[in-house]
Amino acid sequence: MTCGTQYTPQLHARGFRMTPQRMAILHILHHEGTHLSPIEVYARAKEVLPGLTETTVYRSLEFLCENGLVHSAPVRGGHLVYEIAQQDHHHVVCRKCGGEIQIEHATLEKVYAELEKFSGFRFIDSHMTFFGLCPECQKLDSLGG
Amino acid sequence: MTCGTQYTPQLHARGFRMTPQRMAILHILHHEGTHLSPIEVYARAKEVLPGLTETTVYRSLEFLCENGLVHSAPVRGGHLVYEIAQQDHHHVVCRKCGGEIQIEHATLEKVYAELEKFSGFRFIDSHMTFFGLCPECQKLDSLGG
DNA sequence: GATACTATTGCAACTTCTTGCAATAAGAAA
DNA sequence: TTTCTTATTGCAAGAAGTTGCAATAGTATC
Repeated sequence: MTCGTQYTPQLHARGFRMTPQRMAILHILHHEGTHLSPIEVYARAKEVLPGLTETTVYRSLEFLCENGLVHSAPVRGGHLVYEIAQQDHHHVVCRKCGGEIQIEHATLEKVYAELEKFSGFRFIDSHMTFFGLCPECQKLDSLGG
Repeated sequence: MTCGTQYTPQLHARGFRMTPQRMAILHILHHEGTHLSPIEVYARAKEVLPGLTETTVYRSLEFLCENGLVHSAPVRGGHLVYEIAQQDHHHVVCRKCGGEIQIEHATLEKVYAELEKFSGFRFIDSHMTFFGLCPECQKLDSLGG
């Protein structure tokens, strides 16, 4: 339960504190590899820190997100899931079966450049979730109707 | 309160029904121009249909969305807002001030083509919300820190 | 190591969103 | 216009997510 420690300097550098709650959440996301819902994070973190509340989990996830240690992504239905911050990437999720693949940001770099040029906005999120129909479900669609 | 009527054929064509509840919701979104949260839709629709429940609003919005009469978009925090379906477009929202602009889908068509080619997915949503920093807030950032 | 400052947590109450099921009503057919 | 089918709604209970505030506990300083 020490892998959260590596994130401490990033928080201290901004004047924030590392706490057992944040450590536990980071630890869980770090080892999970994929994204988890706040409820899932809560369930797992509570095993380590029985006193932990949902409030704290929600607030911590948002906090860690704002500080770049964690990424959030919307899933179908408009809820957020969280994963440990990694190299920029995007998700493409199947509207039908929920299957999911990752797309490296480099693939869409040009698009983003264009978007920034066109809009005047900058630092546009390089961690998006797109919804579509996966190859498998396309087949089923053309068969079944 | 008849502007919802124009949407009736689209539902009938798919074997669904037009109801006062759906009519009211479509009417509200049609005249609003921008997107509304489910709660906002509920508040306004309830004035017209006092018996209306939140359940129905949530379900209707999702239903209208699935049938293409309405578009949903995630806002910061991962909640969904809804607007009447228009020509495909995207939103770019400022992470800081909440300011928002629209981008025509045509602008990003190439990106999408690439995304489909790369992923094998198709019919990828042509109504996305990107988050970034608007020109105004970029200025403030470089001044204030 | 003790003290002080204040970021952070937990509590409690609340709002928003979801689900199953019985009752209702839209629209097709007679 | 009446009857019938079943899509749709409202109810009720519950899950998920939010907010304000007092108590707690990191950490910088002495």
